[in-house]
Amino acid sequence: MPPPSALPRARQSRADSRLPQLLDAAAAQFAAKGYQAASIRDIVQSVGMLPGSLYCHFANKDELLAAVYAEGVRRISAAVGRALSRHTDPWDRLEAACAAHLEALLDRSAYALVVTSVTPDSVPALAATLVSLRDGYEALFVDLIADLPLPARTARRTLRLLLLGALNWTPNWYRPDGRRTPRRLAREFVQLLKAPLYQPSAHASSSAHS
Amino acid sequence: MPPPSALPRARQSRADSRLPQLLDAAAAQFAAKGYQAASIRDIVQSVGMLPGSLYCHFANKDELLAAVYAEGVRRISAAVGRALSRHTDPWDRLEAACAAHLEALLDRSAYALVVTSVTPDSVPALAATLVSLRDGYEALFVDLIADLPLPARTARRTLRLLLLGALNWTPNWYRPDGRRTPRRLAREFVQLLKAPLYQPSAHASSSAHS
Amino acid sequence: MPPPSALPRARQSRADSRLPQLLDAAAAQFAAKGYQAASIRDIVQSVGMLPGSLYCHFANKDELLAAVYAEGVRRISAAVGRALSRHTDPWDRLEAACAAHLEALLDRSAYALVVTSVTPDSVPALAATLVSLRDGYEALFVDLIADLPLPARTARRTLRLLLLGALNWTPNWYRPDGRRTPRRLAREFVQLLKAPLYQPSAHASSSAHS
Amino acid sequence: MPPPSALPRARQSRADSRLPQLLDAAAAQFAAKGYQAASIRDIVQSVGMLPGSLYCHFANKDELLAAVYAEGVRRISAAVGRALSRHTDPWDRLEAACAAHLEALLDRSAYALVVTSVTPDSVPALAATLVSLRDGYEALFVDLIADLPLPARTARRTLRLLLLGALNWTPNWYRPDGRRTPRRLAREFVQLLKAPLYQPSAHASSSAHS
DNA sequence: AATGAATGAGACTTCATTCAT
DNA sequence: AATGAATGAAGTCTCATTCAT
Repeated sequence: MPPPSALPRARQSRADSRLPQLLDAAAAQFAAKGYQAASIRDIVQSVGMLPGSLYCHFANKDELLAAVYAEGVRRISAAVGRALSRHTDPWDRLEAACAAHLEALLDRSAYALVVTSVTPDSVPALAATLVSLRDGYEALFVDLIADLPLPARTARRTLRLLLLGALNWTPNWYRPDGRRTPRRLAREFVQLLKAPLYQPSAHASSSAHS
Repeated sequence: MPPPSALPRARQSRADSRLPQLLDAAAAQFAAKGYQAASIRDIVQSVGMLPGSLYCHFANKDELLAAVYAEGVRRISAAVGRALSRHTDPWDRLEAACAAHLEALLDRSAYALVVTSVTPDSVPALAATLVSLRDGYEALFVDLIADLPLPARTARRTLRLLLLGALNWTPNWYRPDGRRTPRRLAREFVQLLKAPLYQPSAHASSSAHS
Repeated sequence: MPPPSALPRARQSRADSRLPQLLDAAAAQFAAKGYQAASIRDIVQSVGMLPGSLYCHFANKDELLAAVYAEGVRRISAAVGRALSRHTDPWDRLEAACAAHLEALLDRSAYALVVTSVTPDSVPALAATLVSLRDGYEALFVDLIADLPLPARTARRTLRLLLLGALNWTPNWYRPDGRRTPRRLAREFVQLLKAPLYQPSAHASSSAHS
Repeated sequence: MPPPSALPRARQSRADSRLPQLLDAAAAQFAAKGYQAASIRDIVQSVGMLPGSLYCHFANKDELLAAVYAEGVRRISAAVGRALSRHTDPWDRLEAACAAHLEALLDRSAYALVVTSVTPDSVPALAATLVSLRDGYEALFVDLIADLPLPARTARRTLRLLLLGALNWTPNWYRPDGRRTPRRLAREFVQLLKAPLYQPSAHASSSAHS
């Protein structure tokens, strides 16, 4: 049922700018080709605009990337935040965060992918901004790992870098596949860290291969 | 037999070919800016040549990348190979491989970095070639992990992807620092996988943080 | 009749029209950068408007220039007119005119500068208009020089072109400086010309500079 | 008689680049439209090149202007120098210099015109360079005027600025015309100044015009 | 092996201007 | 009177590449 009087018409007609589509298109192109190789022509064309029109919304290509990157961080943060709210056990929370992170990276729109695939160094003018955005997000994992009940002397920082590196690298090899979902991959990653791999007893090791 | 008095002209004219410098320069630029953003101008300029001269050595920019990439894989493979030859224990061998991998990535010239920082997808015409080069190298890790004495049912492929992902991601955050050497980082990574992180006993966990 | 209690809305809305500021800004930009290089963006921005809003006041950039130019001629004419009204001796009147001309050019707002710095040829569509505006003003000097008691056969037109050229060129080298005021400069220019031409008696002329 | 064997063929084919034509075309366009309004497209098109080809010869548009401006100064300096070498009397030398200056400005190619029509301020990045080039040329007039036998206390600097201003402004009004040649104009300008300043005897000066 | 002038395409960006609101 | 999104053309400049020398 439509609202009795379509009041926000005027406001909406201003609001329905193509800016969101523009961001989407930019995210897609940046993720697919990288920042440099994605041309403004290609980006705007996919939303039916002309190159010059981009500059109504962004001062230049760099700022467009900054906006996409920020949105990417926002989305992945939100997804991880939502996932965390459903768990209390520290290890479960870590696994849920990994799963949400991987889902954002592997399943969804291109925003999250931009965050991991665009190296800040490759855009000197933005490097500081992008690094700070990414650090803001990764602070979340600092907390998650701080909450883990780990053996004394565990190198928590290294653990975080190990885990995030593994997660962020997945787009380099992951191919969608019914069996190996992002969620299951996250479970496996965390499981490998949780469980002891080292087996002092020799025969156990040999039996593993047999 | 060459004339005794002859200056080593012929040999020298081979030796002082600027092709190696060209490759070095290309590696440096590709690693620093990415394939697209590194211009042929920049590359040749840093060895004192002119753009057209590049084409005496390579048919085009793609082939230049292919050569750098191949050399990168060759170097990192050789380094890892040398490191492996000094160990027999499976875990030691894995750690040595990781250390050599990280050293190549973080310490040395830019060749290895090109291998991890240039996404094959970003150069469609070369994608297959590059992927196959990288796979050839990573096969080494398949073997190393196959040799590990692991508990039954361990997801060895996932373990490999976890570890290589973590290693390959390091250039995104690593900053040279006397204390945290690549070698030590490799040790910590492997240690985190070897040892059990999960602690069934509740108090142990809480005491870790208290 | 407007309601007595009405705030002076109507009058104010006229008064606070930003048209005068717009003209000022345009004069400043045209004078500083030239007609072509001064962008509408820059002009409107300095009065807090948006580019589209300019077209509420002027049909296009050319008409904006025409308005500024006309105002420039009007101001300099008025200034010279005021100065003339204070003198009766022909040479004094010429010097006063030169002083007013130079003051408008060197001291004041940018309007007068637009008149001398924007070459009519650089705006073909307006060339005729601008030339005619400038000629209107320069006619004043035709009269001033016609009134001078000069030796027979003096090339009065050439004298005018010499003098106006020298005056109009001053912005190319003049730098504000306490000692060399526009007024003093006008005096010096006229003196250099007057000495020979002014002829109450022969020795006066030669002694004028000694 | 042609050389028996056209040896410098090879050398010439390198030397016959279109750089001179490029400079000529740039001078023409800059003089006709001003620096900003003259587009690179127009300039190169008039010598049958493509826009990108310009950058084989000049790093950017500014450097092209710098080259044209420098050549303009060189040409006008050379012309004035040649003219000076034919006279010894100070006033004759000044008049000859003015004639050569005006001829370069009004008759010939566009180079000289660029020097007077492109305001250094309009190209901030080049302002210092252009001003210094122009000052180098105008130093010539400093000397010429220093050599004039003038009444004591004559403001020689002002005299120079008056004269050069008048000369440089001529392109704003001069229209080629059989009777009023640049040479004759120079004579009239100098005459207007000379009469009073020139002083073999006091009555001669007053009688000169009668 | 190397040069340097030239190409042709395409890059990002700015411009004056329009128009529904 | 003013906005702001959009246009379409044009701007300068860079790119990988070619080729006669």
